[in-house]
Amino acid sequence: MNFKVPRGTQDILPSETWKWQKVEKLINEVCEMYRYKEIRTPMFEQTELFQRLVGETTDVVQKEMYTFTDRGNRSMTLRPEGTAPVVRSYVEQKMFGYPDQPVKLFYTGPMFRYERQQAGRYRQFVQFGVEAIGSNDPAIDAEVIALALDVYKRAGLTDLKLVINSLGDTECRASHKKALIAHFKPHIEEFCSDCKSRLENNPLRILDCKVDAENLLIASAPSLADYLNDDSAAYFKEVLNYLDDANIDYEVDATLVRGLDYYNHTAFEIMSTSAGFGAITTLCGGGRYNGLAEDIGGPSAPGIGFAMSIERLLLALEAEGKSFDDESALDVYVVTLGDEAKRAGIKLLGQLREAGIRSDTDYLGRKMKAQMKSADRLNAKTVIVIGENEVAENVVMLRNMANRSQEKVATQDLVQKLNGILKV
RNA sequence: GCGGUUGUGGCGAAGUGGUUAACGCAUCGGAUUGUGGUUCCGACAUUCGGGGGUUCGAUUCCCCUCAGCCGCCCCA
Repeated sequence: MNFKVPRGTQDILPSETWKWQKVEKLINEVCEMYRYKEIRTPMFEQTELFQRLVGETTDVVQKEMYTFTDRGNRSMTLRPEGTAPVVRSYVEQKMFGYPDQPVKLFYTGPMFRYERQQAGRYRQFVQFGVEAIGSNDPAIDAEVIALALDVYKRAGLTDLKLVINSLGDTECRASHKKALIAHFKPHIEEFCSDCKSRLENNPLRILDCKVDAENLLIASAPSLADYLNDDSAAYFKEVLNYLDDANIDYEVDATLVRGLDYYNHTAFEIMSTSAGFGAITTLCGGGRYNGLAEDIGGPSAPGIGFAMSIERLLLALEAEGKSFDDESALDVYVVTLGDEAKRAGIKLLGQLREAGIRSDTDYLGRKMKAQMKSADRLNAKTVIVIGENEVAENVVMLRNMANRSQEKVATQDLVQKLNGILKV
């Protein structure tokens, strides 16, 4: 019986993990610069949390959740997204009482959605996201967007597009929804089955339907923009002004509708415009979710955030033909000849590591030539050769792999000598 | 959930109804004794995702199944 990784999951191997570490480091640095602090919430939550906050009619809840019953007969779900758990924690831990407001949080970790795999889509994937809760200032919308773009830019991406829209508040969404239903209802037979069921519970998403994208009724549908009340329109304008001030390019797209129910006002996506990226180009999605905390019994705290997939960030880098510098290298490879030398070599290896020198040796009992080959392949900067002669004289042969020169060094001087060479 | 496509050694990849399944890379060993990246020589799949069927005979034909990849819906 052969075991394989579960469908839609992947092993991230050493040849790739170093890139992940780079991204994670970058994320930590950028968040520190914007004063967002890391929060770590459980990987699963009560199923109801997602049903209530993400929304019963969303694809995520209807067909993508990994839900299971635990031994206490409770329904639990592997988190499909990060905002609901963070808001749950915000309310449960009473963060609204923290002296520093708004509360600015970020997270990085695996999310789970039961989907068929394809390019850039996984059942387990890693999201980095931020949430700023407790402020209704359009400037913080712009800050959150700037942070996301900052991460991409520092990672080296250039082929990016920011798409933004306003979904308005509850009032305008309700009147717009009414108008949409009135608009589509007489002709709903022309639409796909998904859209038929969307008509009553979430007509907004008909606008986003790819199947019916060519239908003229979509183009002529009442635009959300026309239903924004004065407050919402003014808020959106302010957000755009702040983006302008920050020299951030954007494209207002009145059809941009996020897939989760909790969004209102600002909604945005960052997409890759790089050719050959595959069908899925959204790198990052986010928006404002005023009222979400209130929905689960907290105070009425406004919030905004985004989530981006690390997998897609790395895919985008690849699509743009860019990559990080791999700085991993071995300082010393210890080559030994014979049993006595091996014992001395292992002992020396311990001393080198204690001194903070990255070092390794052969554990396959191979011949010298093969050991040298390993050293070469591992990109070792230097090689230390220990044979009978060296053991007898209490010295080692220190070889510089770059210029192929070598010299005898007394064992007790080795660390100091190496430190001198390796600093260069 | 639906559609397309693929499945041969560690990786890439050819191949045919018939006794020994190309080749390339990688790996390992060797080319006189303790020294790398080049070169040369040698080794390395009782086996062609799994199961069943047709056949004297199947990796090649048929059926089922599993898995990967890609696309649709939707998203990160």
